[in-house]
Amino acid sequence: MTDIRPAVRFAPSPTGRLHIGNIRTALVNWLYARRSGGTFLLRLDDTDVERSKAEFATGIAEDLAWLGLTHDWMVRQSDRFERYDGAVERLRAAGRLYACYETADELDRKRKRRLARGLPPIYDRAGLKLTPADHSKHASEGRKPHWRFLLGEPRSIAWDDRIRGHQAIEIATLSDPVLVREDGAFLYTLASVVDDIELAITHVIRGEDHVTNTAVQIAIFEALGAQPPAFAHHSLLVGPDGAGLSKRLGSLSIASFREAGLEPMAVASYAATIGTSDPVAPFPDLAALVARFDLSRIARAPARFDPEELEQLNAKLLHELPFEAVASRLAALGVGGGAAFWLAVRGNLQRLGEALDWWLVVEGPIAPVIEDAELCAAAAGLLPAEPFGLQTWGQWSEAVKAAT
RNA sequence: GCUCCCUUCGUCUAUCGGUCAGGACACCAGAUUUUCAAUCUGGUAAGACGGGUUCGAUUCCCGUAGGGAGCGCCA
Repeated sequence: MTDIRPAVRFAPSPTGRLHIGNIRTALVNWLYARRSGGTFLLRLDDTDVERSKAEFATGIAEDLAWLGLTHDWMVRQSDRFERYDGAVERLRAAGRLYACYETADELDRKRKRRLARGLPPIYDRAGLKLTPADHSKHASEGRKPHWRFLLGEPRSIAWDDRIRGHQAIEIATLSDPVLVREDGAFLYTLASVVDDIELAITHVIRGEDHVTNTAVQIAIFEALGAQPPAFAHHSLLVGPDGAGLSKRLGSLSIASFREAGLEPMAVASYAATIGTSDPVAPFPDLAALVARFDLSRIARAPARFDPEELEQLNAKLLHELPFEAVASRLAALGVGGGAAFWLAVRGNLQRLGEALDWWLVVEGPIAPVIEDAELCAAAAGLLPAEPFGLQTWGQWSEAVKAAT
C-alpha cells in the first residue's frame, strides 16, 4: 500500500461565470487539498464546444484568482480528445458500447410516453435490439449512430459517500448514458471518468446534483478496469425564500460580488462556513479556513444563501481589517491620515481623544465621512448621508468620493 | 410520474434514547462610550405533522406534508 497524496479537482464548464454555488464546490475542493497536503487541479470541462467560450474560461480564472484559490495545474478536456478516443475503443472492444439511431425528437417522444404511463423516463435499450441488417440499412441511408454505454444487468451500485454516508442506486432506475454523440463528440460522463483515472484523482467532491452521475460513472470506472475514487456530494444552496438558486444566478456571480466591493475573504468565509456545523464567521485569510476545514462538518441538508448575511459578514471583516491591509486602497482613493485615520473610520474608535488625534492628522475635507458628525459637519460643512454602517468597500469609497 | 436526499430558535447548526435541547449570527435590553461603530453583560427564540417501538423519544421505524436534487446526443 503506497502512500498516495490526495488529488482533487474543480471542474467547471466554461459556459458561464462562477457563482456562489460553484465557488462553494471550488472552495471545498481547494480546502481539502490544502488541508491534506494534496493537489488541486483546475479542469475546464469544455467538451461541448458549442457552449464553451474562451471569455468564460478567463472569467473563471479571474474569479478563482480574486479569491486566492490557486491551482497546482490545469487541463482542458478539449486538449484530451485522443485520450477519450482510446477509452471509447476499449469500451467498444469490451462490448460495453452500442450504437443507437434515435433522433432527439424520437427520444423526447419516448420519454414523454413513459412519463405519461407513470414510468421513469429511462432509455428502453432499443439500440441493443438492432440487427446487423438494421445497422447496414442505417449506414446505407447515411445515418450516423450515437453510442451508449451498456450499464448491464440490474444491480445496485454503492459507494461510501464522504458526506452523505452509504449510497446505493439501482441500475434499473438509470438510462444507459450516451458517451459519444452522433457528431463524434465525447460527453462529459465519459471524459470526466477518463480524466479522473489518468490524472489520478483520489477524491471527487461535487454537488449533490451529481449523485446519479456517480453511479453511472462508477460503472464506467469499473468497465475501464479502474478503481473508482472516493466520492463526496455536498448539498446545494437555496435562496432566502428556500427555493433553488438556479434561477437568479446572475446577481450571485463572483464577478458581481467583486464589483459590489465585497472583500474576497468575506465571500470565501461565507462560502466555506455556510451549511457546516461551524459558525458563520469572518476569517482573515484562507489559511485560517484551511485550519478549520473538515469534510465531516458539512451538513446534508440544503443551506440557505442570504445576501444580507454575506454583507454583514463583509462589514464585520472590513471593520476588523488592519491598516496594512487597506493602505494601498486608501492611497488609491487619495485619502491621507494613515493608520490613525483608518482605525477611526473603520468603526473601531474607542474614545474622543483618539478621534481628535486622528482629526489633526487627516488632511482635506475627507474628515466628515469618518467621525463625530457634528464636529465634522461644522468643520467642513459636509455631512454624508450615511457616514456609518458602511458594509462594503464599494459603499465606503463612494462615501469618500461624495465627501471630497 | 418515478428515484434519491433533507426537515431542531428568524438564519447556520450541536445532540450518535434519559440534556433546564447547546453554540454562533441576527434581534431586544442594560453597561460603557460626549454620537455611531466596537466591546461587555443579560434576554427573547426551536425539534413540520400523525402514528408506532420503548419505562422513556428531537434521536429508531412507518406514513403525511413541505423543501432540494436527478431522470439530456448539457455539465
